[in-house]
Amino acid sequence: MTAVQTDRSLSRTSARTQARIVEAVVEAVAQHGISGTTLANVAALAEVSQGVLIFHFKSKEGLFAETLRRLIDEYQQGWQAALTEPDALQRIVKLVRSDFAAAICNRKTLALWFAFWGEAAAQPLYNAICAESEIHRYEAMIAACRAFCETNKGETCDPALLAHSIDAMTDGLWLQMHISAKSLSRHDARSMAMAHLRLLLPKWADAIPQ
Amino acid sequence: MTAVQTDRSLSRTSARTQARIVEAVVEAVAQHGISGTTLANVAALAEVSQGVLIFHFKSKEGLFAETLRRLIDEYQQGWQAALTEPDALQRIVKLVRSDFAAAICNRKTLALWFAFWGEAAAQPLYNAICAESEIHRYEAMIAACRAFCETNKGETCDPALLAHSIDAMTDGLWLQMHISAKSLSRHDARSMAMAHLRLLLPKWADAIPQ
DNA sequence: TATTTTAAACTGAGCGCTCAGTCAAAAATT
DNA sequence: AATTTTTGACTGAGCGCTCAGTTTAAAATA
Repeated sequence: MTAVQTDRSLSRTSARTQARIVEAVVEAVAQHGISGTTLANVAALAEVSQGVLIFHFKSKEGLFAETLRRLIDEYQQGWQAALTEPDALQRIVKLVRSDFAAAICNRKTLALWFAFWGEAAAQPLYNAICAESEIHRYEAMIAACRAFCETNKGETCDPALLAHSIDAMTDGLWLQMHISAKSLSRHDARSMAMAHLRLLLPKWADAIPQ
Repeated sequence: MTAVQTDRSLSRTSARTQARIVEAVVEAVAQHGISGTTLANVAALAEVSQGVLIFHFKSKEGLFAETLRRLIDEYQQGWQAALTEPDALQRIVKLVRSDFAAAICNRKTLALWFAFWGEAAAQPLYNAICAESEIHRYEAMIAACRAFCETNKGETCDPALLAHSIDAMTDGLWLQMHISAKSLSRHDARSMAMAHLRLLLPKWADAIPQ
């Protein structure tokens, strides 16, 4: 039996099959929603038998949890790349822009995020996984904001308020991209996020890209 | 057979039962999520038999659709009260504040919104119902913004951008209230929405309440 | 007003079906 | 040869929904 967790002894074929299955879950959720996603349609999309899903992930819940973990991992890899930026303001800019990267900010991925958020209120497991990732991301943002505020002592600058406002705007743009009839493109959304940053930090507006 | 639609000839007992059933759906979704909500647990919460659910709403999907329609109706009644305000800026303020009213902005109701949004990507019916309500609301907001921009011709003022930015911030605050570990209260969220408005309209900051 | 008639509202057992998960055997990999 | 991986038929639980029948309430009649 192969463990679901990051297991170093995972063979190459097994890893590939698991990746294919998780990809099938993403597709299934995009097509049918979480409540319409069954082992049968995931197996069909992955072109494997139902048995193999349970063999690799133990249960349907385990399969969903692993899918959520990989979704979060991919998201984290995106924003953590921004942390190498030495300048605090540019680090904030990069953190925000990472939320609108093509790999993160597309129809299928957003559908997955909102599917899990929709269930998270009732499913403590999903809630816990989401909450942990959210904390990490928020701490990175507030650290950047704190560093930024320190670089201009003259100004009144509340890092927590700044971070909250930035994150709220990003989340709101995600929601609009997800549900909006007037389909908001990720480029437009990113522009609005940047415009919001310029409003928050008018003195540094010139240093914030379009 | 009693029709589901707003039927003037709906008897008092029937109306009361239907309301009780819809209330049970809200509770069931909050407790188990959409995918965990069954006719059996809704019937148990409403203290009626399963048969009566189908009698009144035809199908499980019909029951969910009616619940969504009532959710939207209640939301609309909230924000449409703001339209009586003659002053454009104060109308914008009231529209925003209506999103943070206790009846709209509470754990159970937010959970319901996000449950439907999570499924909407895959369920054309929910998507259509949500989209229609969203259009109405957006048009009210952009009309208010347009009226506001006209009252101060000297300034550069883009009503569409203004409306989008305001709605995005509200949506983002809703999302944070729903998923956030650091539970954001609706009063704090409302304060942030007002702060965002003051940023957008610095010249009129004094006219925007805390 | 008291009684009968009719329709609406509701019940709960149960049907057909799909679901998540099992298992013995086969195939592929090491 | 031993182990891992995959198959696919299978199971029992639980699902949405039906329906024959009962109760309640409203309308019609006397």
